Amino acid sequence: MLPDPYDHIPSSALRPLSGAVGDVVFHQGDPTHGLYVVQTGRVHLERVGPDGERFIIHRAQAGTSFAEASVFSEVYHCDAVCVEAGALIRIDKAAILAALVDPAFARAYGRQAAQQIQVQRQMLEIVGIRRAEGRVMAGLVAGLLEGSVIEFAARLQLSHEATYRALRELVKDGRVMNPSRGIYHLRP
Amino acid sequence: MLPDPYDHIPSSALRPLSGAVGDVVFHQGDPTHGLYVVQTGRVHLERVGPDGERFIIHRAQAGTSFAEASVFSEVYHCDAVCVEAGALIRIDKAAILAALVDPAFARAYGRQAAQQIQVQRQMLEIVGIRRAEGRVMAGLVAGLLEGSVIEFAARLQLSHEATYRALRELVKDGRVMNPSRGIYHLRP
DNA sequence: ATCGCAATATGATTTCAATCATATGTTGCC
DNA sequence: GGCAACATATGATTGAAATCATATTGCGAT
Repeated sequence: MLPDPYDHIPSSALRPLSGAVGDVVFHQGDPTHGLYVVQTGRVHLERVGPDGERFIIHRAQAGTSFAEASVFSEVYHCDAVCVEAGALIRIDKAAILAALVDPAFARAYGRQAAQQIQVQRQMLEIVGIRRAEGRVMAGLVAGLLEGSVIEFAARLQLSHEATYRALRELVKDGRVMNPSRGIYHLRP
Repeated sequence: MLPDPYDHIPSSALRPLSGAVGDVVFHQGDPTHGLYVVQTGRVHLERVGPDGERFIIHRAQAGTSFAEASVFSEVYHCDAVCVEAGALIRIDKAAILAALVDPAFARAYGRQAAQQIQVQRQMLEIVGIRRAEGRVMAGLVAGLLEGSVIEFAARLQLSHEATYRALRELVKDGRVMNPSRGIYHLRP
């Protein structure tokens, strides 16, 4: 039901919520209740700039959590806005802090966090590669091409056209196999 | 001495190491000993592609840790190569797992990890902004301009020239103040 | 004081990805 | 079977950032 470390939190600490488009889950400065898990829909975390512009800090998708750091702070430091209607579950921050006393939970939490940090570092390195060809190759090596090329392109922060072209170049250079339309994988 | 959650690990679990340029701290597939803290110098984490190309997964700088996820796995999944000579400290993975039993350590670890995840998510959003002007503005809002504009540009994955030009545009539009040469800050 | 070096700054040119356009293949559905 | 919707492709054009070039400023060392 809940993703990895949170599946052992007692259900008494969980509060299901539903969000319509535009609903504000919390405001910057609000006292923290805890973190949230997106079950369906999408939520944007935003900061407001000096001229009132909204800067997106994070896009939380179904199956992921957000505002984890709020467990360790007194107030939320950004706004959370529902951009696609869906269902959320709020997890009480006290329950997380209590669960961290359990070594099994602490270990699960640590493992999940360390792995997420590693994946994010790698993503930062990959999107930092300027040339589409190098970025696509790095993405392939990282195993980011699961599902459609369009999803792959979005992960790489590239247009799907540029991604298709880079894939073709890599195939032409013999660095990537294209056994059938839409199927690409590394030479083994 | 050691950064945030690791400063309470008993020194018996610490092993100081020195690395020269080109030294391999560990190889992909090696059994894990634990994570590392960079005290001085720089270390690259790399994966080897099918044609032997090296893909950088992460650049670890002085004052930061790397290979945290190795605490929870049996083998390293990438190479660690010293690219600037310096001193490292290896922290025994058993010591981390043992320390997680201590609720105070688990909480410190969780706080640090949650905050790092949040910062990295924000960085991914910022470098995903295509227009230099928007990226620079988002970087300013995020408080990334500490130190030189050159460092700021590197954080944003922009050339320093593009960063200077974007800053000038923002100043021209009145969105950024430039009280003196090299000093930029948001309008309050 | 002045020499050298790095940061700041900006102009000119080039490069490359985004965008726009268009076509074909694929899949699911009635 | 045929249609709609979408993924896969690729060509043409545009736009914006990288790169190259060149000053200028500021600072520390001598």
